[in-house]
Amino acid sequence: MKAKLTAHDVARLAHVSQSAVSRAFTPGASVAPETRERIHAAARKLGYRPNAIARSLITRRSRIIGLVMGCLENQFYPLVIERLCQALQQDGYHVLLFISPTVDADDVLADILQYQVDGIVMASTTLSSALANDCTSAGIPVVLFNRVAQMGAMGRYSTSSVTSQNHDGGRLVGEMLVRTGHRRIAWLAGQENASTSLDREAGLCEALSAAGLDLHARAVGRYDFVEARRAVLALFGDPATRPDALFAANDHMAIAALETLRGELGLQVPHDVSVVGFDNVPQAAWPSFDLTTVQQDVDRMVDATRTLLLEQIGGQILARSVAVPCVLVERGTVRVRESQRAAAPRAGRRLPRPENKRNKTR
Amino acid sequence: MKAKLTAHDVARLAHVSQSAVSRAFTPGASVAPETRERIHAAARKLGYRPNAIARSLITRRSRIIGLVMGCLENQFYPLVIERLCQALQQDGYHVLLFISPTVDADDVLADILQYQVDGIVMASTTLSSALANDCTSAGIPVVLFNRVAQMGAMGRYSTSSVTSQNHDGGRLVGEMLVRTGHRRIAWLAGQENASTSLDREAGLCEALSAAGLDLHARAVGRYDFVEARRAVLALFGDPATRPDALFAANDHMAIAALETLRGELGLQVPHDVSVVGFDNVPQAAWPSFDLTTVQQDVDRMVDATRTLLLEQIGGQILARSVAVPCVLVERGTVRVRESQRAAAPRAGRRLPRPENKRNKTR
DNA sequence: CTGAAAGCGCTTACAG
DNA sequence: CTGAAAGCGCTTACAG
Repeated sequence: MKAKLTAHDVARLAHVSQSAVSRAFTPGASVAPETRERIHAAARKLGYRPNAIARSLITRRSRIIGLVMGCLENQFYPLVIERLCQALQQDGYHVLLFISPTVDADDVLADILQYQVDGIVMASTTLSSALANDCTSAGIPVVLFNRVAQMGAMGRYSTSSVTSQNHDGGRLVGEMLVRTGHRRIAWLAGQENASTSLDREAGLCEALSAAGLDLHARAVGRYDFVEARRAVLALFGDPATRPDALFAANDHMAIAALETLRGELGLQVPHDVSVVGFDNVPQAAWPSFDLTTVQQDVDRMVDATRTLLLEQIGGQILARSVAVPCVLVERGTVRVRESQRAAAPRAGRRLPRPENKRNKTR
Repeated sequence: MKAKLTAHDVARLAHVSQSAVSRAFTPGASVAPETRERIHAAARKLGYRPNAIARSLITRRSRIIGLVMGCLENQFYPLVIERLCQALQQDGYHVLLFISPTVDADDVLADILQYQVDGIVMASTTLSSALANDCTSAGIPVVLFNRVAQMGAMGRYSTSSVTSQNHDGGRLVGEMLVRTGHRRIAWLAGQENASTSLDREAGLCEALSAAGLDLHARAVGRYDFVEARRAVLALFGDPATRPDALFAANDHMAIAALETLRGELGLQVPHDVSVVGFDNVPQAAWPSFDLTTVQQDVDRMVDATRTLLLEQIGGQILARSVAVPCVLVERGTVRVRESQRAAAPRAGRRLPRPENKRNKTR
């Protein structure tokens, strides 16, 4: 349990000043190559490593990014953590991880701020406009990951965000479901106030409108497995009004839906009902699910986050929102409904004909 | 972008010295209650929060724990991160997360050490005995989570660890498989040198021996989904030697096995073959898998880790290994093989009779 | 290229 | 209970 080594110890051994030791460990500092080498040799011999805490104090850069996360049950987030950590590690940053039990992460944030983080990324959580302003005025960039700032009391306040083009993603799914002959399309929402859920739903509805359709049904699963199950049971309780397609706001809920439809309601997917998710988590590709979904490009999202963070660290904080394109991944949970096309139209239902295409009913 | 607030700013406003401000934010420090209140009021007014970095420098306690993780694809680890983070947050610690691309985390560790972490937990990764010694001599407790120290050149070196009672878990499964009439039991190993895999296998073999059985077959999946699939294809390639039960070293591989057996080999689980995993990840309970498995008690493991860490921070580093009990969770992937019991014994295979019970053949 | 010195924002004996 | 002062381990102008 030897006393902590400092630059002075190394200086003594290498017969230089403590300043020289510091320079030897500062890239780009002015030191003679041979001096640097001698110092490194001495450091190696002693097992010395510069104290990042002391360095942070004086440089006012901790090279730490605070990452605030909600629950990790949804497989999408472990993926995000992994990629984001690795990307930031490569830039010489490190990640201080906070798990926020609630969606509102204000209390947790106060904690982070004490650690003089250089930036904050919030995934699946939001912060109050008050705290967001505190960060901005403290010069700490905040980027919301997979979520867009909520409306505050003073309108949509300015926090950077990185998302997919959720509206497009929703529309893509809507168009595909219409094209494959679905007519009773249900939406399984995430959190009611989450921009991801809202935007995807809006995209879906736009596609339906374009085809002269309305949303057939709607339920809320709050991005939770158990809630999603409950919502599905409600949605499919009455055989008479049963949807022919279910679009869930994320894969986590889509998988819950698959389990419920097959395991509890005895329905066949996609024979009786098509199911689509959003995210493309690893499980979506498993044979048991083989889930048609929209892929969020995690790598590009992480990259955008990195860029946003780095360009604002030490610079001016300008809120920017980046929306990354997403693509439809067609797998086995959607079936072309030929029968629907051939079937006689029921009363009150109009088949989509070319002349109806732009006949928005809502 | 106002200049950083310091204790001096608060001191000025509250008409006290900077030392007093420091004391007002130090629990247990000697300050008059009304002084403390005045200082807090001033701090609140200015939006001041003590700088944790500066505090760390002088107290030599960062209240940061380094958490080193391998890949997060296995659902068990997100669970661990979540629980561990929350537990440590409650103790006033924070988690600096490192994702180690390789199983050997030496390079990553050097980084952590610069941040003066108060302790390190390594999950699904190990460190060299050299680095372990560095940590010990630097007074930084290290605990291996879900892994036990490997043999080093100098024998089993001393690093604390928290695991389940893996040997017992393996034995429990072995006994259950024997009891339910399985005779051709295959083992799907994780990483060959991982103590988890080794211990679980040893427990399994002990139970088999006690019943006069040998391991029927064995393959290595390296705790990886794709590798596990490959291993299962090899194990079940020849119908003549097909196992009647497969015990995978973790759920992640057990699920890969289920997918492969059903999706690619057209086998019915548990009709044709029983499958058992280890961990009890959330997916194991999903109807699609309904996997019989051994539950690792994450809460108790996290708690033991916390305790180990806290008792050694600032104290003497005494390597301790904690093994938490685990329980068998019986679900739907194991079937009682009545037919086997009634069947005529094949040449070379001896039925387990009472008189053979202790007849260990290996 | 190198060293002496100031200082980052705190905590903590030490006096009073 | 309170303040002045030293110091945690570094970085970085400033001279030389």
